[in-house]
Amino acid sequence: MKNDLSKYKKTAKSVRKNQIRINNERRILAAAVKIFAGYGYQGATMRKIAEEAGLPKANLHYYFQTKEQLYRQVLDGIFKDWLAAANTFDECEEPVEALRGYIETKMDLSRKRPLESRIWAEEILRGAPLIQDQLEQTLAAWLDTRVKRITDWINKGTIQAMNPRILMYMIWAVTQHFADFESQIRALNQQQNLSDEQFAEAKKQVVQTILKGIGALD
Amino acid sequence: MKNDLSKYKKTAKSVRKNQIRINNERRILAAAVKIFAGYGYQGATMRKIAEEAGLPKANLHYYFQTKEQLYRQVLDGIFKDWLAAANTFDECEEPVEALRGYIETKMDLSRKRPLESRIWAEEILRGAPLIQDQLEQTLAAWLDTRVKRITDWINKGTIQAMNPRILMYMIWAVTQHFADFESQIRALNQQQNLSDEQFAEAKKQVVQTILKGIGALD
DNA sequence: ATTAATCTTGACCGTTCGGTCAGGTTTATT
DNA sequence: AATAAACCTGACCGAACGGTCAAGATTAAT
Repeated sequence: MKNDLSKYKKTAKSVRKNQIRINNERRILAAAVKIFAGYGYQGATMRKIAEEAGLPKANLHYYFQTKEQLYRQVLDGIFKDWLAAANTFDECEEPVEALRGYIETKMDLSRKRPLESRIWAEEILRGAPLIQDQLEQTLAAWLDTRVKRITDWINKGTIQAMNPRILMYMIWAVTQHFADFESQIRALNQQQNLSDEQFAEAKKQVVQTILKGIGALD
Repeated sequence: MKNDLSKYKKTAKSVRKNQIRINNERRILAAAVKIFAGYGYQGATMRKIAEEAGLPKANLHYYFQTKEQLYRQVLDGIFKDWLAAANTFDECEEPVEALRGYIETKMDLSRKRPLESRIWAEEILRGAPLIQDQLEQTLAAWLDTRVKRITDWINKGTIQAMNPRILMYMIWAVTQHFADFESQIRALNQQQNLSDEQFAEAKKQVVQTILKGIGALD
């Protein structure tokens, strides 16, 4: 019952009290993202995460009972970003606008939060043992919605006939590659991470290639 | 000195003797591929690999001194396949032919040997701690050669202007995605792996989108 | 037939892992 | 001021890890 949060709802003061908990949980989660991304789930240790967070190991177990529970919370946060990236896609009427916005958003996410992308990738790589349900339900439903929109465009003749799912897989693959395979790209770029200019060029070329590839441009 | 192979060169009979060694090393390497792909480097244990190979754990250490050494040999095998996949690329004169051949070969590799692709992906994900040198030297040189060929096509006007490196990154990303993210694709495909027909469709669409996307078709 | 090299393996070792817990400290409530 | 709730942490635990080793079994060389 140590971590039962219901007790905090009793008084107004308890809201402020919560700050200790909220603050520490944030520190631990931030450290966990770094360590899980750098070492993988198995390679990450509670000791390393504790060091990164600047807290004793036992303190981590006070806020997160187990390593797996901590990892699950990290994954949950990533999953929300994943889904939220589709906002532009949903808000735009035309395929060029919608797809360009989505691809660019996903590219920006890979640039700004590569660690989260790598954690996601590793989880999928291992067979998605902890998030299979979310994939089969939430993500599958999410994808269905977007597939229907693309199908509409195809039926209207705005873009050429194709399998919308495969298009989405291609977009995910390419955009996340710049985060997940960053170390490979760096090794092939004179041991330098892509500069802002190089990344902007990549973003542009990715958008151009995919949009043109599905007959939405030219 | 246990694993010094030089002694086998003395006689003709020793060649046959080698069969025990060759056979066992193959069994262990095959088991290692399965376990490393399924659990990652850290998650894989010598005990699991031994079970998969049907040998006592101590026997593994007789043929491969350490877990890391076994892992390195697995990676070496994958790296060779990686490079060999470019044969069609090199043998074809025209960009459509060359790129289609390369993309299809990489897609087939993802289909037939997804485990190897996942091991590679995890190694890159972790920052390529063991193969950084190979990436910076062998793979960088390999890429330079292909970049030059693509640049020639661009200069001749056969395909539109672009950054050839980013094109290669896109090809790698998309083709390997079908192996690395297999569990995600399965979850989005009614919990079924892509059928041969579905995969053939994906292969076709990937080729079509990329070739058209760079202005090599239509 | 004898010897030497190679192969095999159960038992064992030190280390590190995730996780626990008792008891102290700080913060909030009355 | 007193009490209770929440927070903190060094020390500890059993399990599992990679790796070792001595001693026996098998195979090859003479």
